[in-house]
This record gives sequence, structure tokens and C-alpha cells, in this order.
Amino acid sequence: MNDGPDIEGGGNAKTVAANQLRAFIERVERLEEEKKTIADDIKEVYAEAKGNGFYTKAIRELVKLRKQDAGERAEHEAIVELYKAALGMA
Amino acid sequence: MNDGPDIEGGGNAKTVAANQLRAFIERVERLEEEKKTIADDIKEVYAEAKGNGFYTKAIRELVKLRKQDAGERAEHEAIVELYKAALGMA
Amino acid sequence: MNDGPDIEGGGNAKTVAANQLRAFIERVERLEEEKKTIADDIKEVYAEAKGNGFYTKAIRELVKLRKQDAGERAEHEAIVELYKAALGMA
Amino acid sequence: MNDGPDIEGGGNAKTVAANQLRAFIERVERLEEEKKTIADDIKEVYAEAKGNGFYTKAIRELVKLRKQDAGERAEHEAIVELYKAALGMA
DNA sequence: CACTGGAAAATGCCGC
DNA sequence: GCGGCATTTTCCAGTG
Repeated sequence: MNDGPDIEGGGNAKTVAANQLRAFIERVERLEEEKKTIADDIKEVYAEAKGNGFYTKAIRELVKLRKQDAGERAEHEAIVELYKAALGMA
Repeated sequence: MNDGPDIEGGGNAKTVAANQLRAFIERVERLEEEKKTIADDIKEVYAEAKGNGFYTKAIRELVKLRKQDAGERAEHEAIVELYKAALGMA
Repeated sequence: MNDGPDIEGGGNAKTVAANQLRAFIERVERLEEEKKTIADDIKEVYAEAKGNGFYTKAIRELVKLRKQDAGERAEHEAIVELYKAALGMA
Repeated sequence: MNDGPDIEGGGNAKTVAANQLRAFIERVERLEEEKKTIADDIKEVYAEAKGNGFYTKAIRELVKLRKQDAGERAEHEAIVELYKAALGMA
């Protein structure tokens, strides 16, 4: 029923697998903590901007636009090719 | 413990709430079925296009681009205002 | 055997392909509109349920459960329990 | 009292605001990059677990469970069970 | 048939 | 406190 890593196998394979599982989970949890810390930092920046009289929503939009624009040039260059492909002119 | 709609309340309120709950769920299920039907129709269209020699991925991309462009003009017209707002020039 | 819709042919094959492409795209767009309408209907149902005091998160869960096949649900649960045991989680 | 960062003031207040705006945006962008790095690390951990034969979906579920407060988990479960009972679902 | 990428759903956040 | 929105996570089809 289980082709996983021998958690229910005989011997001490079970223990090994359990330890491994625990290790994976703890690594994930550690990383998620770090991620949350950074997310909080971002919130602080926005709060600070707001405290300086900036309109937060607009700043968020600008950040988003700049992110889009980054990937967009490459995409726009690809559009001509895209149309050709769509028309079967590959 | 529960400020929901009297499912555990005395009298026949329980029955009423259960019927109501069932009704909501069935409405959702019915709608999800319809939605799935349409999703399948969309897949069929793509399959047909593919059968006609078109490059499906490109068509998907074009559909997406057209959708973006729709909302985008309004947005671009709003950007100047946005920058002003971001600079506190509201 | 057919690498694209009539590109190689002379005459207005390209125009034909473009028209066909447009037709496919429009069919998809029409269907996606319908799909969105239904998605909105579903949201409305949940909103109405909420307005009647129900806990929508639980309703969503029930809808999902009812959709799942009993067998796969059991199997999934078995694995989770197995891992829990490995971690010493009651 | 201060509706925006020094717009009303004479001189180069506008430039100051623009610089400040740029600074906020760059701080956010820097942090979002870091956040993405960590998110990628998390994906890697799951990939590695998978490579070791683990069922990642179950691991994700465990991580979520461990994060949840026991009390709210119980409450949520209680409501789901209540609704199940109302629907006659074993 | 496992993997990647993209759509759909769910969660959480922000502003009102 | 709630509704709407954006992000995140989950799921699934398509692909090699």
C-alpha cells in the first residue's frame, strides 16, 4: 500500500524515515518563519511610507508595474513569433 | 458556542437549518457542474484548433493578451493620476 | 502530416487561417465569459449562506468532501496518520 | 495636518518626495526578492522530500496542522461535524 | 508516468 | 467588522 520510505517497514528503517520526515518538516518551518519575517518587514515599509504621507495603494501598484515591465519586454518581442505560430507559420 | 443558524437549537429550527444548508450545498454543486461543462467545452475548442494544425499554447496566450489589453487601457489612463498620488500630489 | 493550416498552399490560405484563428479565439472568449458568470453565481450563493449565518469555510469543505471519492479519501487519510504517528503526533 | 510629503512647500519638495518614493519602492523590491528566494528554498525542500519517496501533500498538511492553534482547529472541526450531521453524512 | 507550467481555489490583507 | 482584492497554495491538464 505504501511505496514511501519504509515508515512501516521492518527493522529500524522506520525510525530513520521518521527522523528524515521530521527533518524535512523542521526545515520547512524554519524557512517559513524567515519568510514571514520578511513579509512583516515589507508591511513595515508600507506603514512607514504611509506615515510619511504617501498613498500606499499607489506604491503597491507601482511596484507591481515595475515587476511586470521587467518580464514584459521579452514577451513583447515574442509576440510576433507568437502570432506566426498561432497562424501555423512556425 | 455556535452563533450559526440554530442547527443545534431546540425545536425544529435544527431541521430548518439543515434543509437550508442542504439547499445551499446543492445549489453550489449544480453550479459547479455547469461550470465544469463549460470548462470541458473550452477544452474541446482547443482540441479542435489543435486538430486543425494550430499551436494551442499560442492561442491560449493570445486569449490571455486580449483579456489583459481590455482592462489595460483604462489602467494606463489612470497611471498618470497614480504617479501623482504616489508623489502626494493628489 | 499537416504541419499547420494550409500555409504552404498558395493563394489566400494565410487569410483563411487567420479567420479560423479568430473564430477559435472568439469561441473561447464567449465560453470563458459564461464560465465567469457561473463563478460569480457561486460566490453569490456563498454570500447568501453567510448572510444566513452559516460558516462558509465549512460549507466549502463539505462540498469538496462530497466530491471526493471515498476510497482515495481513505488512502490520503491513512498516509497522513502514518506520518503523524512517525512524528509522535497523537 | 500634513496631506502628503511637502508638496505644498516651495522649492524642490517634489524632488524630495520623488526620491523618498523611489527609496520606499526599492526597499520593497529588495525585500520581495529575498522573500522569493526563501519561497524557492521551500520548494526545494519539498522536492528533496519527494525525491526521498515522501508524499509531499501529506507533509504540507502536517506543516499546516502544526502551525494551527489546537483550539481553533477543534472549533473548526466541530462545525464541520455539525454540518455533516445535519446533512446525514456519517 | 512523472514533471512542469498554468488555471482555479483558498487564504489573508487592506481599506472603508 | 466586512467586502473586495491580491497573494499564495492547490490542483490538473499537457508534455517529454
